[in-house]
Amino acid sequence: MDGRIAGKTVTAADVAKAAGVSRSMVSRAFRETAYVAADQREKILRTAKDLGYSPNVLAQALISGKTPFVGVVTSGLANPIHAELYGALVQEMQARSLVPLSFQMNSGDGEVAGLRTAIETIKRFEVRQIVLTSFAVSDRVLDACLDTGLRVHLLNRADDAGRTGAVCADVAQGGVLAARHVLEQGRTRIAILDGAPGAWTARQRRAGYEQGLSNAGHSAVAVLPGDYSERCGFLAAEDIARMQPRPDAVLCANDLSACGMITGLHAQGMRVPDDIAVVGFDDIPQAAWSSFDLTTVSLPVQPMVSQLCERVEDDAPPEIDPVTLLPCALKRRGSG
Amino acid sequence: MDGRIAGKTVTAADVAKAAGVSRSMVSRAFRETAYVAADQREKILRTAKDLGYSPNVLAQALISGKTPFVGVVTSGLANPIHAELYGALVQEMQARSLVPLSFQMNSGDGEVAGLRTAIETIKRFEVRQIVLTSFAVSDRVLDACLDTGLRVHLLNRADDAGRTGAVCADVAQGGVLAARHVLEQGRTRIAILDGAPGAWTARQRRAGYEQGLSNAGHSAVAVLPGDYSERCGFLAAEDIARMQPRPDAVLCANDLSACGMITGLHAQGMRVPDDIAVVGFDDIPQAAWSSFDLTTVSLPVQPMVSQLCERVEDDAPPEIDPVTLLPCALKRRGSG
DNA sequence: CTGAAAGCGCTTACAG
DNA sequence: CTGAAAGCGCTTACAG
Repeated sequence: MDGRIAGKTVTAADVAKAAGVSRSMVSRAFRETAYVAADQREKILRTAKDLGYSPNVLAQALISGKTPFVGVVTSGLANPIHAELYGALVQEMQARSLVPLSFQMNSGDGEVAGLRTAIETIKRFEVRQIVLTSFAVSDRVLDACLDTGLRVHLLNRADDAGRTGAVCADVAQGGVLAARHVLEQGRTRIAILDGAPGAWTARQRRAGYEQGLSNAGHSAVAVLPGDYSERCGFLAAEDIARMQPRPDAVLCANDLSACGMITGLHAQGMRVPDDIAVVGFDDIPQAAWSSFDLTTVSLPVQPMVSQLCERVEDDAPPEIDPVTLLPCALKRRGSG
Repeated sequence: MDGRIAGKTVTAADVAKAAGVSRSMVSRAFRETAYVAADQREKILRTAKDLGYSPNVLAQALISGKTPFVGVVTSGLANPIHAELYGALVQEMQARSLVPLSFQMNSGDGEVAGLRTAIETIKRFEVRQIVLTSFAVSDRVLDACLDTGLRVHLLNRADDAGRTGAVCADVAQGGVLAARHVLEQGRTRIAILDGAPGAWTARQRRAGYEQGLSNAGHSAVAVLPGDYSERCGFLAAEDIARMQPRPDAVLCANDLSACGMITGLHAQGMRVPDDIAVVGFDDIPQAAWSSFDLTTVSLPVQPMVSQLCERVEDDAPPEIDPVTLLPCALKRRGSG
């Protein structure tokens, strides 16, 4: 029952002997499609179970040339949305018998060195596909992954140069939703707090906000620079408070900065949502905290990860993977 | 340079041919300890590099019986401290050429089923060690891991029955620090907000708080039930506000519940820290947010993960792994 | 110090 | 439908 016979791992040969068949038969019994007499298969599978046998994946991969491994490189798990996406991805892979080889690429000093060893490792494991998630994985990392010649998938971001496939939340569409929402509340002086410079998601979100505004003949009274951090939101609130006339709504690039914005606005003596509406993006757990009660745009996390795994599992992938955009939804809470 | 020759992977045989030596020599050149003439090794390594060769880990593992794989099972990455610990662990392993096989065990419906497939997978990869992290991984999961007969390490929690080794933050000591801190501020009516029922960390933290109080001849005016969530802290604040006389300090089981506590206290019209001090535990990123500015106890994350990896790498492990406790530190901020 | 040979555990044409 | 045989890419005694 425990996969061992006298201290050593039980192999297909052990099962074969016990079941009175050849090793080939054991191998076939485990492949659904292989021709094996039904009763034989049953007997083999049963004795395999009794002996606690399961095929050695390493040997399997070596001989068949197929690996279950998928490289997953992420960064900044400290950002709740990254953690959520990553966790959902790992869980989905697990359910599909895909095996994630995880790499944390926290940008900064060690990034390049870490990247080298990561790619080295990936190569040595015969990995054939890599998924990059989180906007914080730098373009340098993307370039390096593309250079490997492996199939690279992007999750929740796309490549501006269109060099590789991606499955993303349609954040531009989500931005339109948010903008329309504050407009419907009768807000008229709407500011935007931008996300991390250079990030695809940041550009798209901002574009969505602006589109939503212009659809109704409006435009932003200001676009404040930001970087997706709580801190930048807190600081930007001072700018908001100084503006004349004051904005009556702020569309923030993400929830983290929206949380900071709310705190900062309170510090400036402004009331949310009475004086000003605040909308975030991502729907992280903190958005639901009573201190923020943040209206936000949620990402289709589950659809994204299953769509991505779908691609990874596809045996006949297209020459070049497309960029798929999945719809976001508005999550109304108390902040606006 | 790209690890492929005419579309296929380059093997040791290719390098051997190119360098004019036998395959054995190529293999030896990559093992530091093996006898190889210095100039030979250099030549081999150089041509390997030119050809983009690196040993196939799968084959290596198969023949040598050593796997670089370490099972890592975690749960609830939505809890920032879990995400941090997990990220640090993965990063540390990466640096040490250990390969984490990650499993997300979100408790609930699928836990048992997920557990089965996880263990099945682990077995099939010839994994020999498992590290369990996060208090939220249930005892049922621990039992199942122990049943495999593999070496199981606990990170940031211990087993009450002492069945397996662990490396943890000394949260009891951290609790003492926190209690002493509020006492030094002259606080006298100190309440405790408890953590998740049954969790080792929760028990230890509470014990530390109580110890710290009793060291100075004090004791808690109340121990409120909690579950480590932001919500429970928010709710507990109502109880605090109703108490007569009101407590002037609350020692919370973790930062999440401390954040909720602060929000709840404000909602009750109490001022922090003027009316009441609030102390958390974990030092998650949110603790530093200006809305909370939470005084807390930080975990020795880096020492913990490197100590753990040390154990994993140890070729001559003790019969039974010890429980190592690493010291926590008080992080003073504005909440008390 | 170096090469030929055996073997890790498995899959997959190849003949029956 | 089934077995014998070759081979995936590597390491490691075993003889030189």
